[in-house]
Amino acid sequence: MATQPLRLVVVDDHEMVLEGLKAVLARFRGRVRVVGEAVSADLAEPLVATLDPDVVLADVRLRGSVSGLDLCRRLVEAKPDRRVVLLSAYDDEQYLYQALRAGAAGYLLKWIEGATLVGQLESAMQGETVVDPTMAGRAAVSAARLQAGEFWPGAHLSLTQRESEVLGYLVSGLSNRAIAGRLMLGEETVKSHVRAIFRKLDVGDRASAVAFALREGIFR
Amino acid sequence: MATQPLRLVVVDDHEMVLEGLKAVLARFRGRVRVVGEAVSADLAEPLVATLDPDVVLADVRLRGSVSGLDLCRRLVEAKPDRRVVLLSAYDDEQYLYQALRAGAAGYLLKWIEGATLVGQLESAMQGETVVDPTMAGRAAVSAARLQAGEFWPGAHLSLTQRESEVLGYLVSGLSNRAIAGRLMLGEETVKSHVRAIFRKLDVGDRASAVAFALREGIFR
DNA sequence: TATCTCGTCCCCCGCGCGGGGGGACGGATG
DNA sequence: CATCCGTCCCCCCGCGCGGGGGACGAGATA
Repeated sequence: MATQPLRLVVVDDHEMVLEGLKAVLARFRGRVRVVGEAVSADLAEPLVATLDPDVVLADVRLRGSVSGLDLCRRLVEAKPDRRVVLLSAYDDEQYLYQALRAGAAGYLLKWIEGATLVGQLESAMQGETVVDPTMAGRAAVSAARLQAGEFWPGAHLSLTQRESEVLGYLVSGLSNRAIAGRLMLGEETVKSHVRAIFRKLDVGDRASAVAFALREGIFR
Repeated sequence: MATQPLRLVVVDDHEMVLEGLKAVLARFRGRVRVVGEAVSADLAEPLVATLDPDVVLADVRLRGSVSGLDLCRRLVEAKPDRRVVLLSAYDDEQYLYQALRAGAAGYLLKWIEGATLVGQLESAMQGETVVDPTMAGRAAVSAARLQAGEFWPGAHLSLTQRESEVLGYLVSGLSNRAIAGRLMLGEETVKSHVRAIFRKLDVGDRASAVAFALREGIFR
């Protein structure tokens, strides 16, 4: 049963990856057609609005102020049934969940094979939520633990704006007092924020918080 | 003056990037020819040995035990005039210097444009050491500071085996006492190592050390 | 031989950090 | 209305961390 090829818009700030995607997808011409491409979130938004593709495939890390995650949020907000599949270099569970909470229709890894990618995109178009095969197993285990009522740190990732800001300074290696100086706050206030961050990230010290932030790709 | 096209071997574990490179380079068919490709360092080594290309273009981060940096070291060790250009996603100075110390003929960033890439590869073949244009400025500043005799942390990156091990545990967020337990050492010994790490990395606390390690890609 | 680095371990000291408590205010949400 | 949450500030306290010093043996290098 030959249907129309899936209309796809790809978003990536790396020419390399963009070309790579197109080269890989060209091998599946009958099933996928790249109808548009963008190198930044700002360019992607109007493009998606006018082209209205079946699926948007975007890198989670776009240079510039707007990340792929933000782009996903905006696109879904503009059109709730918009299918956005995020492409990432990190096989990290927390990142995956951030993507899904942002309304993504899927989270795939960059070293996915062409045939698998096409299949996942088709599934995403049909309303399925796709997760990279190499991560599906771990995600299932986590879900099982969740249903069993176990504590799950990732669920508490809702850092407030202020807390994210403070976390940024933690990553920079600043002391509480130094952060207070930069933010024009009392040192005790900063300590409150830091404690809140530790609780939400389920860590016990700054070093672990920094490790978490950098691994999740929240900063840098 | 039309010369023979540059014979290139590309090494990257991401199908995406590999295809992207080939697609981009295909636009410069007369100047560059991809004569071989490999998806891992292990496969790349014999390939380079048999094909003996003008230039090897390899990702610094290859999955598996052997990184692109290691691959570079081995290739240069096997043939000292081997031209290996490393491709990285990180515009970090320290990483650049690691690459050059590993004997790389160049360090380019993945978001480089096709035309620039080809030019740089040609320069690398002719014996030049090429650095991504966006990093060249910063590198020059550092070099100037070096000549002025200023202290420079990057030069002291030679962590001993034990220190690297301890740094790994710092990234994991362990306390000095906990590290001592895992390594079967006294706490004071661990503190000595930690102090040495701080000196060499030019940081003042664990959080900054973790940030440094993760940003350099030393761990994870 | 002497010298050096590395790894191990010890002393002292000050202070920043992390954890516990509490409370005030404004805005959103019910 | 009452309730929650984010923001901000304060108290106390213990201990781990960071910085200084030095000692000793093993092994490599000159």
